[in-house]
Amino acid sequence: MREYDFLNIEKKWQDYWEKNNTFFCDTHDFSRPKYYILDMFPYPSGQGLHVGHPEGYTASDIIARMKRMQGFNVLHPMGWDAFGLPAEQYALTNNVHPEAFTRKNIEHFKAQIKALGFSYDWSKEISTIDPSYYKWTQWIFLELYKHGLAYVSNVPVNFCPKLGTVLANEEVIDGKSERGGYPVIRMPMRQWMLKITKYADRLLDDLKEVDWPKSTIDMQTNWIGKSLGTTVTFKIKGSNKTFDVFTTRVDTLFGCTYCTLAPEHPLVKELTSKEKKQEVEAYVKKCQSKSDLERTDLNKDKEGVFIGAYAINPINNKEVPIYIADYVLASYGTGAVMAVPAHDERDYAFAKKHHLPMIQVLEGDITKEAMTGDAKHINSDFINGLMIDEAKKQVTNKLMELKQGKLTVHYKLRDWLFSRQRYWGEPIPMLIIDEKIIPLEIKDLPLTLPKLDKYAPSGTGESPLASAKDWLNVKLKDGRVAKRETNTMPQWAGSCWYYIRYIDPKNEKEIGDKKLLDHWLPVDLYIGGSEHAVLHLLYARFWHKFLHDINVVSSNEPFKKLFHQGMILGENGEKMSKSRGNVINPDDIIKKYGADTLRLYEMFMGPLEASLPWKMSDIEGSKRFIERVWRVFTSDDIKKKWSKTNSHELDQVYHFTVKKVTDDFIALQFNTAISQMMIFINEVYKAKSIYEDYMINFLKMFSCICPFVGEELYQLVGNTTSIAYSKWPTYDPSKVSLAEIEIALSVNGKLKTTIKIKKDTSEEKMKELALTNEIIKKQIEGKTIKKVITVKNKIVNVVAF
RNA sequence: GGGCCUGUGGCGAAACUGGUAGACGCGUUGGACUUAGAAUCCAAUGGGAGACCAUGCAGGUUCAAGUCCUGUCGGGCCCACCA
Repeated sequence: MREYDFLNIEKKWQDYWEKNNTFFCDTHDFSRPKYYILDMFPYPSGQGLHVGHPEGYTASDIIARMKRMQGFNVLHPMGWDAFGLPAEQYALTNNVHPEAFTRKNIEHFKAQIKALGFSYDWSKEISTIDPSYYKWTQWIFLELYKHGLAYVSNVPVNFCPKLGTVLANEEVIDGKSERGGYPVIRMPMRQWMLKITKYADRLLDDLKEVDWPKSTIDMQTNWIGKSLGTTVTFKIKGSNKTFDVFTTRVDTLFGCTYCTLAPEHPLVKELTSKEKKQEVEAYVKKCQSKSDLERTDLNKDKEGVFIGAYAINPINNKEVPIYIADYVLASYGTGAVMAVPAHDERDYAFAKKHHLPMIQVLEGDITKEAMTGDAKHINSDFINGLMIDEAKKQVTNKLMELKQGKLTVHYKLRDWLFSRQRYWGEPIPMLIIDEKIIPLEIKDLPLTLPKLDKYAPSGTGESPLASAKDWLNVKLKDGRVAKRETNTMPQWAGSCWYYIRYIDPKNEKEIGDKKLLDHWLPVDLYIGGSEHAVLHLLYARFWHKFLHDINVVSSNEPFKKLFHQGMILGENGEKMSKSRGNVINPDDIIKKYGADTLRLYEMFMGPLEASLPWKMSDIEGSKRFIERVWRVFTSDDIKKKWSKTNSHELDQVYHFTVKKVTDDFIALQFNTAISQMMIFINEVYKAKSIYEDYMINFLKMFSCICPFVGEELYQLVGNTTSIAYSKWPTYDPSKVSLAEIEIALSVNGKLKTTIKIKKDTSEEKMKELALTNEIIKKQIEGKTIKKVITVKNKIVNVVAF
């Protein structure tokens, strides 16, 4: 008997796969059905792989291997999301080039990933920092510009002084930067924006056609934040100016007692009266200096000032005072609201603080808080007595007649702030002369990053690229000198379309051969963490839809099915982190137990989507199972029992195992698939005779999870080719269950005993067997039988009192 | 405050459209093999002496509830002055 020498076995097969290019995918081969299975490519950090990476990667690898055995042409690629802040910050502190650091990390990641036995086709490898790759990222940007979807704007942005760059709304969490958790302030700056809002409706509607986790669909829906309402136009007393407000509760218009504008509202300056000027300016200034954190934190206290002007409520021509307050957001709706304190919590709080009048227009109690529910309207002229829905319609109709209102749709989604004042990103391929923008032409791409002496952001909001004088100034044909755009693209740019490039990674003429892209897209299964539920997954969908519109791709959505693996927690049940000292390094595990054990363990821990704690004693159990399988193939005692003919002893458990494993793999329920494989092996140990074909078919399924052992044992039984392209086993449905089954007999719903009967025994017969059963007879003695319920192959329940 | 998810042995967890709760694994205990141990193999393992009691808690629907409904208490994630 041979020892299970995993270190040598794993090295041997890693070399074999590499040498034989075993997992090469010929994307031009359309003769077999395609299957495109994708992992979220990693950011190659300095720490290397952590144990979370192999979880999702093993899951996708199992599916890739199964699909290959089932005859699919499987595209299973890997690459590197290599631009990003951490490399740049490391480069700053250690005074090296971020590229050198990143390349080194990529090599490390690649070696680690190969050691784990994933069946990636490395000929498709891409890296977002390669000029041959980002040439096309820049090309997409030029196309966006050409189609009016990329524009420059001087907008109030989220500026993070510590990082020295602006951040997208999506990257700001509780007024702090998503990366690093540094404070963010708002300030106006010249920035590139992408018009994602133009795609808001499609991004929302098409969520219906994808097979994604509900939570992710909910999050995106929420992020896009579509709301239907009415825009109401208020005239201003003593002026020919008007302003619009957006409301979802136009039915409460008769209860409007004042209006509130955001401090940044464009009319504020103009409308403010002389007497109020000083007070208003002071307030506006105060709001500007507040960070996002302070602004959202202040929700207990509703500050604001009267600007000395009055608006006219269009529904009843009443004059109402105009206030400014920063609880009204300039960025949402029209930046102005009609205040109905009796029926809106925020207006209620503001009115109480500033002693403003309230008019109740719906029945209910408003003495302690605003009444926001549905009720009959009062004090509301022609809508008195109506409920909300009908009242809304009537008021909107009336406003439309007056030409002072219309139905409107609003979104929370805002345009995507696309520039960063950093070095380590894709240069934006634009020239600027006299404030005019000149896009580069495709022949000038890729526009590569210049080498710099210093990568540090200036801190003033200017990109480090501004110091690359040779690179910066470009002489035009007419002799004038233009300057290059010095902002770079955000980290998300490269990851927005990488799944497209894998299909045709070396194409120098175009982003990808249309025929190939049409064949391979959309991605059939995409596995990655839920932390990308809005950011990456929303941006990628936006670009995909744009690429669809310019006829680069034909599919509507990039990722047909999406799955989020859970997080692997430390042994103490907390998130793994250096500071908590509970980090598990996969290299150590591979050294001690082998990659197969690590793969098996991570799949057996529990449901793939769950966050589960690591447990060292459990990993021993996984190794034990591999050794149990190993022994069936190598132990002299057990090999004696092997037979070339089928004694049918293992028929039922074998066929059921094939069915269960096949079904569970497709459903990504690897923990229960593994349980079933364990049951099979337990039966094999008990069996007197072991049918060889069953063991080899078992091995094929097992090899998806533990490919190194799989290959080794497959070779050991005499095969000379890789198990990766063997044929997936099938099962006989008539053999998946036993001929004799156990059913439950219960009285009044309580289990009393079980009996063995033939499978598919008629319900009448079951009833008869139950009523003649001694235990049941005793239980119902002296009682009247009310009812007998039978469920075939399951249960008989006697109802008796 | 809103949305989504979640609560089952000592532990990780199973349980299909309501139909024998706790599969499988870890741990623990016992046995076999060994000079002895490790490893391995076999067996037992929710609680209770028992009828019975058990899926966070309290109700409800049903012949039957971990599963469906209502309420309630924990835990997690996301959004959050969104008009």
